[in-house]
Amino acid sequence: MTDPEEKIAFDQTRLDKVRALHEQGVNVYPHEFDRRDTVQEIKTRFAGATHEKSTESVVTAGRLYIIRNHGKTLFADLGDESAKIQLYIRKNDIGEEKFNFFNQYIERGDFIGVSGHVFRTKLGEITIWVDSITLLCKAVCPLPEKFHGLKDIEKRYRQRYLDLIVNDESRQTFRVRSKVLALIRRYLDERGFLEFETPILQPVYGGANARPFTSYHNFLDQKLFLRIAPELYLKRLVVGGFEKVFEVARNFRNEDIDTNHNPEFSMVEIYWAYHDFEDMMALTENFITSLVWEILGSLDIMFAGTKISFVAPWKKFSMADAVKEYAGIDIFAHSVEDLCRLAQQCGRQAGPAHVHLRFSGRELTARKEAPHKGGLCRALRTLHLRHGDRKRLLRA
RNA sequence: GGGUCUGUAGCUUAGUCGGCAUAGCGGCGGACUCUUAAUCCGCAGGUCAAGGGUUCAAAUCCCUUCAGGCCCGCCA
Repeated sequence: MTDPEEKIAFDQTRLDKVRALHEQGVNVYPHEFDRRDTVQEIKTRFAGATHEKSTESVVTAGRLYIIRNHGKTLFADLGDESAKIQLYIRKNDIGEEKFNFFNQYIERGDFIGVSGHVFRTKLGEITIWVDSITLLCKAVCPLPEKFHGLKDIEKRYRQRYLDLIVNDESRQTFRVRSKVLALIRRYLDERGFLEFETPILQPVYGGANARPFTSYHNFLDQKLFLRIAPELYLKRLVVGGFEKVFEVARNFRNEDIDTNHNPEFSMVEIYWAYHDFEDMMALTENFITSLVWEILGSLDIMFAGTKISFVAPWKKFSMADAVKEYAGIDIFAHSVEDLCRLAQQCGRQAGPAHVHLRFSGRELTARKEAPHKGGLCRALRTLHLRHGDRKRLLRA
């Protein structure tokens, strides 16, 4: 989310430098640069570099992450989307004028293009021995602090671009997310599912229980809601005769925000005619397993310090059985009042409404309907995990 | 919604049983031609979140407000 009050603090000394460069006729924001190599390509191609400068030259570009100035020579780390590489710049090589220009006007955060030859320093670092520099984009905001980096959680969420600049894990998470979306679409497409874009502005919202965001259409003189789920419209497509439909849907819910809940979030909903929950469970198992395998090349992943195995077949059980296994409570052996009391003994808030809502599972289970994951988690939260290990749910 | 913790220089922070506002990074000036958070010397930089109160004296104690983190509840 973007905070409308967010003010970006331009650094005055940087703005002064931009102005000074303008006055000197230097183009601070040129339109293009003929980059011949990405940083990763250079690092791969010159993995065997020695202390001797390469005969082949390279031309690359990126953002300056740090500069180590040694007087008549300096080192800098240049990074593009693919990787980071060290630059070695000497007054003797690029000339006094260019060298002074760099010292005076180019700083951390700026984008530059460089050409040069590759070698390995005494300390073993693959480095570009630079022979020319072009300023490509002057940064007017300072980069986050070089040693501590950007750790402030609020800032990381509010200013994701900063997080992405300096935290490679975040960049990796974003890459994975993009890949997941592509793979979801490919997986379902290969199985004959069609994706549709259903209305986001809805006159009547439904498909979930949540408070909506409200908007208004001037021409229709009508209140409209941002959808809280795509369900009802996807079902209409099934009514219309499409037998396998899905949507990667952005939904909007006007509710509490925390690290796991955003007012706008994406979900995948799938509808499949002539198939029951057993088929959907099988599809889901295969679907998730395939995604994990394609992205990680493994079915065992570490999440929040816990190893999670996606190896099929997954354990499948009813909500009632889950409560029995993890909380040690047989919900069929107790009255609603007993269940409330048991929940409270475990330090959980629970009234009859909770139990009725959450444990309509009594009837659900009796009819052997699917254990809904959300329902399962809610049930276990309400009745508490006696073993105190909610993470094990992730394996279940 | 309930509980709890936090807010000090551009950033990261010390100081929190009241007594001159700390340091590192960054910035600016200077030295340095193989460094890795380079190093060394110097300088500038503060409405201690905001407002009120107690006190000779408040970053520090009290009250109110604002912003945020974490835990619980709820939703995905």
